[in-house]
Amino acid sequence: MVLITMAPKTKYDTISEIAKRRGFFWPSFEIYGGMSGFTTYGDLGTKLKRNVENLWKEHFVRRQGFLELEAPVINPERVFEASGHLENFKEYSAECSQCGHSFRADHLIEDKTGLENVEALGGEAIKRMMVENKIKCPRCGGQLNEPELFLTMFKTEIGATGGEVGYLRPETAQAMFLNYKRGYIHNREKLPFALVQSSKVARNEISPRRGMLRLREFTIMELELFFDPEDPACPWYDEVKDSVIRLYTEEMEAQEVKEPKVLTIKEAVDQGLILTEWQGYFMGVSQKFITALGVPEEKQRFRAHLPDERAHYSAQTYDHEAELDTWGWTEVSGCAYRTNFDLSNHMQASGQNMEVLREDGTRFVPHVVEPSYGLDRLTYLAMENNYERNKKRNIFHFPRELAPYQVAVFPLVTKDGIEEKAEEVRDLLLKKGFWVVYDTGGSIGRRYARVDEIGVPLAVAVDYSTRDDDVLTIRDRDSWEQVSLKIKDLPDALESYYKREKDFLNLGEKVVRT
RNA sequence: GCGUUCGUGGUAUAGUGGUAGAAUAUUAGCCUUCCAAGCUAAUGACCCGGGUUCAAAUCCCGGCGGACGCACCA
Repeated sequence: MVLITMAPKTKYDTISEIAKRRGFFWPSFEIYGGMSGFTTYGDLGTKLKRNVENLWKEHFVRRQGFLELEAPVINPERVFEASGHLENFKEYSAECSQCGHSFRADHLIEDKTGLENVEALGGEAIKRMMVENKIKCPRCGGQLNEPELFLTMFKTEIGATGGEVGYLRPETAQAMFLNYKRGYIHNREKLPFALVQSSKVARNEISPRRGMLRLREFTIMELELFFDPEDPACPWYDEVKDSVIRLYTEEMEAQEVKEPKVLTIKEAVDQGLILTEWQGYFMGVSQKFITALGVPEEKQRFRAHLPDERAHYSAQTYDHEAELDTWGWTEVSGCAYRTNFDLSNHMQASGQNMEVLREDGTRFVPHVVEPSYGLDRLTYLAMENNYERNKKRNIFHFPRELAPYQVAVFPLVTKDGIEEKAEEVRDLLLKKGFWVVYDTGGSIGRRYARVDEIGVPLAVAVDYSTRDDDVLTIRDRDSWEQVSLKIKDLPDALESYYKREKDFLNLGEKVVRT
């Protein structure tokens, strides 16, 4: 008997089917066979992603008065020499000639010899030590091929002929460090302040996987907060210090503790589990932000990086993780304490002074705390967490800030002057600046279903009483309730709804259909 | 990158060594006073390259892409 096992359909399969069909996102370069690690956003995805970005800026930029920045994707080699990326963004991989498994050459040498940080010795030393120590495949004992270098930054040339070597940036943070002095001046030479950038980066991943979760080109939202280590207080700390978080510390990670510590941010900072108040602040804001995307708190946690997992610049990093239906706990953000590593390196490499003068006359290089978000996976996270299959239809219950379109306008029927009236309503809303879907095709029920599937929160129906008395109805995506109001009151009603000054049932008179 | 597996209209699929069938969606018309109703018609597909064969979407090889496992994810 042959047992045929079909891979079960995952939530990711469902979401990506809708995404392709309705135009949220799909694989890039499809007509030429595709290329993994790249994704293309359609109309709905572009708008959704933009709204996620704006919501992030509401949480992390606007209220604090932090400064935005937009810098080049292509950077000259010197930047990454100074940042340590050229040294750290590569690895030597040795493949077994018998079983085909590949291993990190430097780790094999470390295991055999007990040496540490073999990677830093360079490629030639690694190749030599592989031979000298007669290192075999740890899996099958077979002969290992000579280690190959993988540089996971994209390399290019600046200038037409024999130009300078350039790299596509793998993070945006370096731009904040390069432009730190200008930011400092623009902030009227006061600390603390932050430089924020939301834009594209590229990493030449060896094998990108999992749809939107690991891309070769993606949008990153990063914030570099500069502060005086002797004056480490965060002025907004009180807003988050009592927030309860689920925490896995470095020690718990090392001991593989299963259950998280559940405690307030203040407790975690006071106990030294989180090194700085600023990290605590950003972790608290982070939890509010991810919750605002529609992810419940019990599906969020913070997990410390172990030293060997940590980036070369980091003294402490907490990942903010969210639980996905298909892939389990997934990093959505990293909050790293970068100390003065980057500014010091750039100061040394460029010869530019990055120091700040204290009132008492002492000088210091500011320390940095960096929360960093992958916007593409947040966009997917928002889709997965707001998706529902109900009454044989797909619904995205996007929070109103995220919805790609804000309101749909439907004529109940396309005769008796109803359609003309509906066009008037549509034009009014467009004039007032709303993102409007207008649809006349099929039954009204089908049109409700169509906009449910793209997460439009409100739908306006124009019927005979609209034609005769200017009274229309708004239907709520989530409850299917309806309220009625006059056309002239519609723009203000929608505006207060989208500012969260009013909830749906306060927009008009509740309609009861018998 | 290695291993397993898969690749048919926009989407999700059926199927056979003799170029494909239904669904859904879309478009047009009819109908229609609130949750994917109905009727009529139309549009639309075998991932790419090579091989075997009288004949390949089907078999074989390679590539590309996806999923899963290993490795990797600074």
